[in-house]
Amino acid sequence: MDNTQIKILLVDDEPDILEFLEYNLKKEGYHVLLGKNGLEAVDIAKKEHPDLIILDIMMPVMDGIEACRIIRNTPSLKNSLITFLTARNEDYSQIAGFDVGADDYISKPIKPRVMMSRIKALLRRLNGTAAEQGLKIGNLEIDREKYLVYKNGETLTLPRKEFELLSLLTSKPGKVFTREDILSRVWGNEIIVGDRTIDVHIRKIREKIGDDAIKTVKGIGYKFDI
Amino acid sequence: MDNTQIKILLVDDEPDILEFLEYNLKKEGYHVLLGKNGLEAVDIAKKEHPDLIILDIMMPVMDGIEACRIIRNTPSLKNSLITFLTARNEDYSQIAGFDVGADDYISKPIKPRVMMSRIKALLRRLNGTAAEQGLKIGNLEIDREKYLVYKNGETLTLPRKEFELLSLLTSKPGKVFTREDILSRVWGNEIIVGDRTIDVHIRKIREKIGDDAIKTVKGIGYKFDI
DNA sequence: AGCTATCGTTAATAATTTGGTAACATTGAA
DNA sequence: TTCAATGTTACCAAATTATTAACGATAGCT
Repeated sequence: MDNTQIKILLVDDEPDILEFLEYNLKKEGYHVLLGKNGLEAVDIAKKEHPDLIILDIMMPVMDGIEACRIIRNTPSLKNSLITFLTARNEDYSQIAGFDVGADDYISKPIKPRVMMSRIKALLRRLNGTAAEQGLKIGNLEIDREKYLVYKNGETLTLPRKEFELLSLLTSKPGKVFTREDILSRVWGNEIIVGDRTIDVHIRKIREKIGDDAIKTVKGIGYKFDI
Repeated sequence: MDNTQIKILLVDDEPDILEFLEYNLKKEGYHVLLGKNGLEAVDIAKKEHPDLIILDIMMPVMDGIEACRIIRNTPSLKNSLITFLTARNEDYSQIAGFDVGADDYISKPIKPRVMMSRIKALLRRLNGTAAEQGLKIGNLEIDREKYLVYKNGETLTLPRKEFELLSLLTSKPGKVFTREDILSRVWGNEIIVGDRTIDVHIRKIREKIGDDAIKTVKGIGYKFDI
């Protein structure tokens, strides 16, 4: 419902990376908690029950792998997702990481957009237990990994904002998303754009997938409905 | 008068912010109480038992964190929700805040519409999920999420005011809502409309869902009854 | 790096829906 | 019966959304 209710615990010993990631996550409206080693990660996680924990692997005091193992063995944290930060070719770490129950990896060097889309994809698991990849609604199929939309087999490539917006609306067909919902989840809390911007994007999406799919609920927002 | 009215205690030492928030909250029909530091917050809270307490963190005499701790340790106030007002990057405060039992955060600078939607989301916790999801009364079903009304399977879309009004009446079937109740909950306190406006809306709703569902209680108001 | 196509945003304006009111009719309780 | 309260209708104003075009930003390419 609201991005700001999603808690992300960010753990890295390098202040620069921490600050960089924190900035990007907050820009999207997430509630960010910070830790600088595995021990802190475990402590904060137990108190705060974050939705997602982003763990660097190489850290002093307690490394990410060990922290992950502990977190995975803490029943109250069984709903937290864990993703590792890892330098590019650390294959051994990757194997060890999945072994202790990580849900995903983000490779350094980190590109903010890639990271955000990975994180969003991960967080969607929290809500929709249903079809994760290749979600089908009506004659549409949405592939979040490939950033593609199929309409009766025809392949459409929507620009990023349009895709994110359509993706949001289709994530819960029938549900009305208010303009605030849309702004905070597609644009992020910090970014301020005019109200007409949403309309224009809706218009462009309708142009591509057909007019009927997205319904206007005047005074409230939009919904995707078959 | 309106015993269902929601009380919000607003605490900040900056008169400008106080006034700004008070204006926006009252416009929505909330009953607003004001305090200018943590000590006042605790005093007023104990007397008034507000539904929601909005606390600034940095305040003279007693800060918000301490006030929150005291309120959370006061059994008679266990049903009050607490949300902090916080400047953007005050991470330490945020962690400390959740620690003492805050329910949410609102970040400065405050955008009225975002704030209202957060507050409404919070207040929904009070009533549980009751009024939120597909509530069924008689042959009617009201889906707030989809903004739809089903009548024997037939799907109706009501404009916003009609939907809100019907939604209010059905939230407590049998209860008579006075015209005042209706005005303050559907229109908000600031907005002044003529006497016939409610009637006209009732008329439009009756036209759609049938004449029998909403009963007039002459001299008092309206009630929804099966 | 420079060039080019695409994307995101806004402004301006049109189209649409919703909300509110006036004016008059009807109802029902004292 | 009487008359204040409510019902009804049609109409206008206000709010909201749709559409188009233009422009700067950005990303991808050579």
